Amino acid sequence: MKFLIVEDDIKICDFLKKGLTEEGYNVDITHSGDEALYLTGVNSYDLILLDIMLPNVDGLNVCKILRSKNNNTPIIIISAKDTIDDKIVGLNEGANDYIAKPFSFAELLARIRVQLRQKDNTTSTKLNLADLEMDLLSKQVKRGDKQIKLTAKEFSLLEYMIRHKNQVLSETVINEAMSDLNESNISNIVNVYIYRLRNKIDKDFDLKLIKTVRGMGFSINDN
Amino acid sequence: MKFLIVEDDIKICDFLKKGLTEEGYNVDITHSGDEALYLTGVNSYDLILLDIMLPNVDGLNVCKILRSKNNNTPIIIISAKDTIDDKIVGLNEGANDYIAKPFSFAELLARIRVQLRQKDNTTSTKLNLADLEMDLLSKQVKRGDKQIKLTAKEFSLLEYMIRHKNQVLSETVINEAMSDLNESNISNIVNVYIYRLRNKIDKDFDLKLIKTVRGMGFSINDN
DNA sequence: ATCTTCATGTCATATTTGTGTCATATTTAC
DNA sequence: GTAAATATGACACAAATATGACATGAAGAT
Repeated sequence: MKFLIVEDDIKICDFLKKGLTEEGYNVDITHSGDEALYLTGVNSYDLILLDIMLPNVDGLNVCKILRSKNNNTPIIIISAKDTIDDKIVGLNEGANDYIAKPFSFAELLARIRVQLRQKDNTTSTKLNLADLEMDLLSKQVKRGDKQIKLTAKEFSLLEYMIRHKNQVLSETVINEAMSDLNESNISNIVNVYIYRLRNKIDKDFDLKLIKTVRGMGFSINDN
Repeated sequence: MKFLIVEDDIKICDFLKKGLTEEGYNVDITHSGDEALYLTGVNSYDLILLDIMLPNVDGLNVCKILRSKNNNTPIIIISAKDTIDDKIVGLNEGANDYIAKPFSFAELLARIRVQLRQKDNTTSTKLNLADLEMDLLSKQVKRGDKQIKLTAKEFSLLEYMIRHKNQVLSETVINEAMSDLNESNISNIVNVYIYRLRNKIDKDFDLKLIKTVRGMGFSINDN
């Protein structure tokens, strides 16, 4: 596994290099966005850790440019700015995850593993579960031969659930994933969307993918 | 699992309480450092979420005092100040991790899981005892090859017992770990749940994991 | 600009089932 | 043998979840 770290703070670089090397990963380091673009052109990385604050080309731009070149290496953005806005911008530019400074190494590792795992499962732009398939680019969803029309929210709920399949997701977690609002919600919006999604993807099929785990949340799986 | 949240912002308290309760954790809440110190004296918590900015005794002091009393419950500091300095001070006072506002609930959950895991010295999201396995993410429980369906309360009782395996847990302690502060236990609710749990995880097996220690409580172990 | 469509979120109500209580049985310690 | 502790089974209710209908407003069509 070969990683690229793009980060101008030398102390953090050293810290990451040491830690990740100990974990058995192979690490390249650069301090500038320009060089990051050069390196990703000539090497094939399994993951990129990308600081937002960089001299010259900033991190978000690096991200954008890489994606426009159809490079879909997992990117985890590292940022000192810990605002939700920032996170959203980063993810919109095509980053896969986001971690704010100061962060714990254990958490970074956890996030790295998530990315590497996901890459194994999905080399394409499609997500699958049993006979359900969702194309993330064309936004089309099929179950077996049947084409299914989902609204934007339904789609993002389904995508989130499939990316976290087999996990029980609580109402709060789902709500956060769908709306990015950290407000305590007293509505049953999650229930409603689960209901709507079920009507579309489970109703006409024997194998129900969405399971209710009473008192805990919901889960999607093909058991 | 019983958590203490020390936080003066009531909205955040409500939000955390709701989310963590859904995750099967039991939470006590206090808004002041004084009371936090009192509560940690009379209760046994599995984890503390500690805001730094508090009236009277501030969070860092609470942390310091607890550690000086040899209380080594995992502490995650919540702070609006997002500086590395702040983080370092917190960690120096004996905190285990640090999360800056605004944070996402999913990230907080991840950090909580890291802390709970560290106690068991494992990187896994599963708990094991003999041939019993509980997956904390999928909420699935297996004994040998047999899949076992637990309700939310049963699950949280089992999780609590396994995390405190080999200890004799009194009815009062178990009751506190499963329900809220103010409830007095004149009922035999703990007995009932032990009974239900046994029916599901021990009944069909030779090796009984849950032991009754008459006059003292219950214990789970593989002896 | 205006109309139309439909996604979205809210609410009221129906349904399900987990939870706690209680009455009674069984076991254990002395 | 007796009392205390624990186990068991049944039951009612409250909490959790599902459902259908509706108001609103944003996005696209005209």
